[in-house]
Amino acid sequence: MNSTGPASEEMREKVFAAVKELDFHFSEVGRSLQSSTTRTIGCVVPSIENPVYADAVQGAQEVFLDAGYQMLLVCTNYNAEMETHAIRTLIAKQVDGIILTVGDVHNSEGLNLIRSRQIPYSLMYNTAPEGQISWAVDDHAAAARVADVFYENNHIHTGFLGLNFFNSDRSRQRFEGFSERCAYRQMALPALLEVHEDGNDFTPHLSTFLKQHPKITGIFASNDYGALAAIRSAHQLSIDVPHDLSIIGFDGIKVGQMIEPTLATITTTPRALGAGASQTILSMIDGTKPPDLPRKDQTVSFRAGGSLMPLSAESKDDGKVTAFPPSNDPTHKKAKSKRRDHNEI
Amino acid sequence: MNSTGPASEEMREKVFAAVKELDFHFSEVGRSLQSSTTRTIGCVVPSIENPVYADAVQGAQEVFLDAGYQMLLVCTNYNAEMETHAIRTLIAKQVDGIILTVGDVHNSEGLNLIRSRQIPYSLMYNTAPEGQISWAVDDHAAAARVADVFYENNHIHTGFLGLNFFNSDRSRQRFEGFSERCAYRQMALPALLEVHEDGNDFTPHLSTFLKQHPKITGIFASNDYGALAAIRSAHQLSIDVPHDLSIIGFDGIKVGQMIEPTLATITTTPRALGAGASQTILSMIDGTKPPDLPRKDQTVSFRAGGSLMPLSAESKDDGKVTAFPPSNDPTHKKAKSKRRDHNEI
DNA sequence: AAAGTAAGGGGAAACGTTTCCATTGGGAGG
DNA sequence: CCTCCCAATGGAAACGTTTCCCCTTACTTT
Repeated sequence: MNSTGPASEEMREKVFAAVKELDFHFSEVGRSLQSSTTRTIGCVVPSIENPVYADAVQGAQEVFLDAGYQMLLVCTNYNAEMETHAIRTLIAKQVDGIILTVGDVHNSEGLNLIRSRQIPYSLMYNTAPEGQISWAVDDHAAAARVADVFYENNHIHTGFLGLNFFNSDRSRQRFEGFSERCAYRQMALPALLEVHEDGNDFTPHLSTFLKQHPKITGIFASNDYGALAAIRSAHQLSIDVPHDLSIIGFDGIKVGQMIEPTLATITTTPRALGAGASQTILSMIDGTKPPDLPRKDQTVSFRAGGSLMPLSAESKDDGKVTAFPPSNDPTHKKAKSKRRDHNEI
Repeated sequence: MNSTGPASEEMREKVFAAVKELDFHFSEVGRSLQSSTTRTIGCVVPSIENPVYADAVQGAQEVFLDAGYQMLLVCTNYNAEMETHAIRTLIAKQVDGIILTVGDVHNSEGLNLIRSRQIPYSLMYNTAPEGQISWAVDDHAAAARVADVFYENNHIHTGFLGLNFFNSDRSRQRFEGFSERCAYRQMALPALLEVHEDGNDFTPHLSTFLKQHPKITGIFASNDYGALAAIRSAHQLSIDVPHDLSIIGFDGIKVGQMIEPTLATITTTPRALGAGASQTILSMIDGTKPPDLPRKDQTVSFRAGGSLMPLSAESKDDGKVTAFPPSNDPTHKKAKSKRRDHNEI
């Protein structure tokens, strides 16, 4: 049946007739036992409700499927215990490789198991420690790019909206990269607004924050949902985006281009990261040369959008934020006054 | 090791010492071969880039994981050939059950394979033919509910925005349900606007559509992305949502509540559907009583939002759509006139 | 003291593959 | 006519489990 060794035509026909009659199919389980290979890859991510991971998983899945592998998916819900248990089971099922995003790269029991068993693996979205392979977004560089964009548009007093700042090293890295580049550009250091959930009561936080930091003309949100929430809250506070306040997000979710104003954001390439991580694993399995990791600054790019508006150059020169309209747009002054009114209440 | 049969304490210790020294773990492959059970479930969906499926998959995954099963995920990209191939492979891997959304329930080669092999399965999101189990949204009833909502808010001239109308029986069912209830309510029959992709050039389509049907005050979009696109295009055409045009979506994606205006929509419960389908399969496997399918009208509910605004009753009475503002909101007249201007261009 | 019983332990078989080796029969070459 | 070789075929072993059965030993009962 599998064309191993010689067989007469007559015998071949007899065999295939029987195959047809019995509706016989090879069992992958028996095959796996014999060959100690399962043609199965494990995939561990926090959650596919986050479209960033969903896209990465789908990108990975396509590559694996093309290569004849199937993918066992486990979502850990950001739970370390679940992560360990999932990885243990994947190993017991003898997956040929594992593609994963862990909660803490430096202290992951599951990751240690994988490494001690020498199973091919590739990290995704975790910034790789020495000697480990990871397909990750360069949060630091991307955030620096945002600082550059603000600078180029004459926003020098900025804020950073950090979601899950303490649970996510990614969020922290973005703040760091942003702050450092602001310092380098001799802009004001960004004010930090932490939000612990993406709840509905964000508006008062934003209001307080803007009162405390009245000079702020631009906010960088650590992800697009945060940016959308900021736009909405600003709207509720009668602060016009982008005339009174520019907002830049992070991730590049699809919906960012479907709203008004469109969202200026850092776009990432989750599909490409997932696909790249998969190819790395495939090449580890068959011993071919792995694809090069993308240059760190290639994992992200800035996408302009209506939520960012340039300020006039003079606002940068004197260091004060008086954000005059760059054009003869009559709506601007009005909106501006609203913002001031609001702040003086 | 697995506490089968009697063993002395001494022997037990010796065994577990050896286990520890050798770092021995049972192989699930060997176990599967012996028991002809794999503790693995197959999951076939079109794409997890669609958050509706992503949520359903994650809901399913959690139930399976709790029960000690893992999940092989395949995304078919709406490709029938891929669907068949995926199912074939899943069967060869001897999954214990399959949870799936197929392209065409009445003509799915993969589904036939599953049924002929008597593998436990449950459909998701496909409206089930006679005798088959499916956890699906009742598109028809939900769409009827939208018609009711429009009626209650005195919108009697409506439009239906259908995305992928010809590739998706779900979209067609929504149109049907909506139309029938409109007829029952003695409202005008909805005008149909088909869009084949969610491209960027939707605005001219909407413009033409509204010119052809100037009486329309409410649009029902076959999914939330379509609704968002409609809101955006309306904005570009200086048509104010909701003052000039009310919009209702379908799906209840998270972002619908994060934008301004918030999106009135039909919310569905993808997680619950996924979880329910999983439990059905689990109960088929261990022979327990399966959970009841939800009553059809329980799979969906209407969520109010800022994109829907009631009209005054008189607009219903005379059958003409002159959509006066229900309040003393000064913005309304202005926006209204814009709409008229636009239509007269 | 002999027989029966229970516990502890060892070994075989089967699940479905693949790889490798042995057997058979026929044809070619010496 | 004998030997050798090759094609065709059949069969064994191994992969790692679980289930079942048998053997040994010691202890209890008659």
